[in-house]
Amino acid sequence: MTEQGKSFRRGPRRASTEEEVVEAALGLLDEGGVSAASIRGIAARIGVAPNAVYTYFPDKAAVIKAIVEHLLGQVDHAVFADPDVPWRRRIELLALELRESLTAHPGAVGLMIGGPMDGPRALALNERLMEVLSGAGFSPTDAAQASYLLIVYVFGSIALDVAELGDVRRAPPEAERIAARYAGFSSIPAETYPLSAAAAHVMARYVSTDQYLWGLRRVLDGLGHSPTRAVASAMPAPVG
Amino acid sequence: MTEQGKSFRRGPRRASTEEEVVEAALGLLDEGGVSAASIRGIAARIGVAPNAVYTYFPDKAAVIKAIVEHLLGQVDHAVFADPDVPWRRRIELLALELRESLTAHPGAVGLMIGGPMDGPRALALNERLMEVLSGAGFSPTDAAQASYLLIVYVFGSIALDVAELGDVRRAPPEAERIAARYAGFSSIPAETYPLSAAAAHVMARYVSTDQYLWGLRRVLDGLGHSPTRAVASAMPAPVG
DNA sequence: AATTTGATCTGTACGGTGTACAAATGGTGT
DNA sequence: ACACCATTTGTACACCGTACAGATCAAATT
Repeated sequence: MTEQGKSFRRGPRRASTEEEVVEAALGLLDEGGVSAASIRGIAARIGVAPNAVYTYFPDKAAVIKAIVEHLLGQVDHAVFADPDVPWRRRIELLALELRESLTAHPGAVGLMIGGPMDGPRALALNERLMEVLSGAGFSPTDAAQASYLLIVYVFGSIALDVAELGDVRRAPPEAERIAARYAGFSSIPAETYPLSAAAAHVMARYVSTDQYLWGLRRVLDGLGHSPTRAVASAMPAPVG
Repeated sequence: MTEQGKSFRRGPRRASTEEEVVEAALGLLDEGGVSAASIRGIAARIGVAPNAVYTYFPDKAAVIKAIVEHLLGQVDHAVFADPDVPWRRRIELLALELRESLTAHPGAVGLMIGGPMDGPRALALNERLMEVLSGAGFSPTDAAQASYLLIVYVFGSIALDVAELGDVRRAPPEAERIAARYAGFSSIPAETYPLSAAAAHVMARYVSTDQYLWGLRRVLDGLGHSPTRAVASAMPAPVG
């Protein structure tokens, strides 16, 4: 439109925007995997010369950080902050939404855990988690430790999940993946791995939403919710 | 050295071995980070032409898989299988050893979770975990699910830990890292992130061994150890 | 209005990557 | 002695991230 906002810049109008770069990268990531999300590919998609991308970001690492922030930014904190929902359920909802948002772009997950998640969106996530935990009676110290435990579980689960995909652009339906895993596990030699061979039908479901929620609930069980318990475990035992 | 064993191969003697390739890659990984562990770098280190590496591995992905297997292979299962040690402590010892083995090669951790961990060594790890859990009274189904939860926690923790390092070749001492993190967290705006700002001293210790063990113990708490409990949670609730 | 300034974009280029292909090399079985 | 073939090397291709110099063009200054 004719709006131009406040542009105090000099020189010719920009041919693109930071956001357009990020979205182009995300599109390439989805269509062609990590190898397709190159600076040159991004530039071609937004219609500029490869090195023009360096007008918007200093290097590729900065583009990746922006992608990560972009994805973390589209996590809906509203459903998560509703105080009418029990706190455990709120954490489950956040965990499910994170999993959905991130596994929608499998190629981006590797980038996410490839560098530090210290952007404002990651911090906001930590803050939201601590809000819920504080409201549930956790001490500030325990809320922080529990928050990190939850983050480790959620991102660890998602990372192992998409890692198992290899370089696939899009995750196949869950039932299909589980069936493929089960077929693969049928070749486990029962002599050397008897327990694993017997549990193949469970291991095939490691990548399922059910396993994800099961593990999350065990973590929440371990965290407890009584302030007494939280205080009692505030001081971790020294490593021996 | 004059031994030649049974060599039914034809052609000139191999200039190197698969193991030598893996160790060269690991050395480069430690000295120069992931970018240094290139096919050309490996070839130069073992003294052959770059494409000679393809005699030992079909492509770079296969080299990476071999590195991962090599690292998982040097985890000592003996201390972990000692039945005189309580099962929870045995799992703690395995978790600590895994953390030590893997963070000793920070560059390799990214490779590890970059692809599926379906090699025999990973399977052996799962089998050992299930042995311990079965001995603790877990049902086969619960032992498998619990095993995966523990794997997610351990590898998720380690992944987030080394991710925070960036491209550093070697992890600095723990106290140093925590101090650096604390200094970084001092810039958190208390108006927008009050809880995080107040908990900076705890968040700085996210990367500590204490936090690692604290989280592991909460996970173990959540898993419980009574067969009754295990059976009760064998069927995960449907996702809604 | 003319000119200066500086941000933006492009063309070119460098050193790096993984790896495909053909030719040379050198033990092994016949 | 010969043929076979696994192994190694030289060369080459397409791609990568990105540094550098010059052209372009709108805003700020005069």
